[in-house]
Amino acid sequence: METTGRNTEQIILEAAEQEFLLHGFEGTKTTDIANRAGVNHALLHYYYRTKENLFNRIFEQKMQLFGCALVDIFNGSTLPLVEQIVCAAGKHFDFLADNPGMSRLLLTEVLCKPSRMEQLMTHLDKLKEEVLQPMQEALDSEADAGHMARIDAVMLLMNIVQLNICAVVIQPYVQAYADNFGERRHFLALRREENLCIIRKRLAPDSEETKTTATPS
Amino acid sequence: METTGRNTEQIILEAAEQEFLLHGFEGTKTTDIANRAGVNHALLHYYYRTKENLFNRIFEQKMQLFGCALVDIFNGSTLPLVEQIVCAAGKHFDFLADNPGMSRLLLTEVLCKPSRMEQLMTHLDKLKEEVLQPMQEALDSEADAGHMARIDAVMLLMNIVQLNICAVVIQPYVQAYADNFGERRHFLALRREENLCIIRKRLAPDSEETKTTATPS
DNA sequence: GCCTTGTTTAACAACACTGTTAAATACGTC
DNA sequence: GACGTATTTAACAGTGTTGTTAAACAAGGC
Repeated sequence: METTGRNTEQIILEAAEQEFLLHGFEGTKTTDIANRAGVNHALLHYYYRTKENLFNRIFEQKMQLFGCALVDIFNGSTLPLVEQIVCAAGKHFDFLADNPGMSRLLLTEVLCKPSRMEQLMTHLDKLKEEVLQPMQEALDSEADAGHMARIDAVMLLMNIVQLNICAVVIQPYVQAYADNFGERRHFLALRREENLCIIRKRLAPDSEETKTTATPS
Repeated sequence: METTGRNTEQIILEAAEQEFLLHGFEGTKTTDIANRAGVNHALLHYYYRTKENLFNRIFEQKMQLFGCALVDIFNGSTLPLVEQIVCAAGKHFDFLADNPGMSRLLLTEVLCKPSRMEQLMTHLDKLKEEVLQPMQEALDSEADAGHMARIDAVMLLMNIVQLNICAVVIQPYVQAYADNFGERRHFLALRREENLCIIRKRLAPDSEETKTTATPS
């Protein structure tokens, strides 16, 4: 019975994933997971002793997914810098839109339990070295040449991630509020354009009137 | 004993507010509230029968605060439209920065319990009539005149609220991650400038290259 | 001195959820 | 057919939290 054995272990894990994505850690009950997996609730503890165990596996995986996507997407190509960044922001949006549950889970869990934020931080260390530092240099040299507006790399990344995550997470609510956006895909497509438009315009060289910059001291 | 009576009732309410702001609904225990208020835990139930009662009072008040601030701040002045909007966005930022607990609570509670979102919606109905509709007309006429880029009012408001809320809520985490922003007030000041810069540039008339617009069908 | 109201104490009922356990059952393998 | 592993059943212990209750106490107003 090895085949079925490994199967149900997987089935439980996937059921747990879906429950946690929908209701968060506190909101899901182990019995619900068992029900969704179609197994007895005693079997959960037989495989993964505790609820925490189960959750940590899921959460860890999601954090890794999130962190790696950032690193992968924002790691340079040969395009001009602005286009490179806008393109990356678009890919990032698509990635989040394909994993709305992940965004929700990360956001809510991390906001409710600060300790989880520290956990997430460590997954973003690669980002700091591999993406942020080289990006800052590139940004500065482009700004020096007058090809784009000056901006701090952390602020830029905040802008992109904030806009993208929020868009995906609050989409259902905005659509319930303003009924004139059609179906989900349509709204998300519009929102994607809006976000990229914002980023592109933010990066465009300063005209005379719009000269404002925020950089750390 | 009327004076002291009304006092402790208030004291309990304030203690509850602080606990809820810090830990959310699920995260706070009634005994913690009692402890913070310096009264016996039986007294909570004597005044406000249930935890839900207590929470709803707080939450209702916060939603109202949030909704009214939006309406007040974004209700027109005599400035040119773009300046009017940027100025309002700045005031909105300041309001959130002064009430970081409120932003956190609204965000987390509303994300975890969709029913609360519906509750929040009703508090934003005024906004729809009094702000969004007139704003859309003003935006369109300015865009027609070529004085600013075309934009949907809902998208614009989303942009502002998202950027401002996120900035305030994730500030402690970003500061823990990137250590080069100095103290909280300094970071928030920078972030405020960044947000206003984004909005201003988004609203600036389209130059030739950056021509992208998102409007509902 | 007595009544009312506010407050404390301490114990307890009710409930929901997590995790454990022992015995029974199913099933593939040898 | 015997054995071992996977799985179910069903009951239960433990825990944490909410909400209730009865009795006593404090203190001001009459």
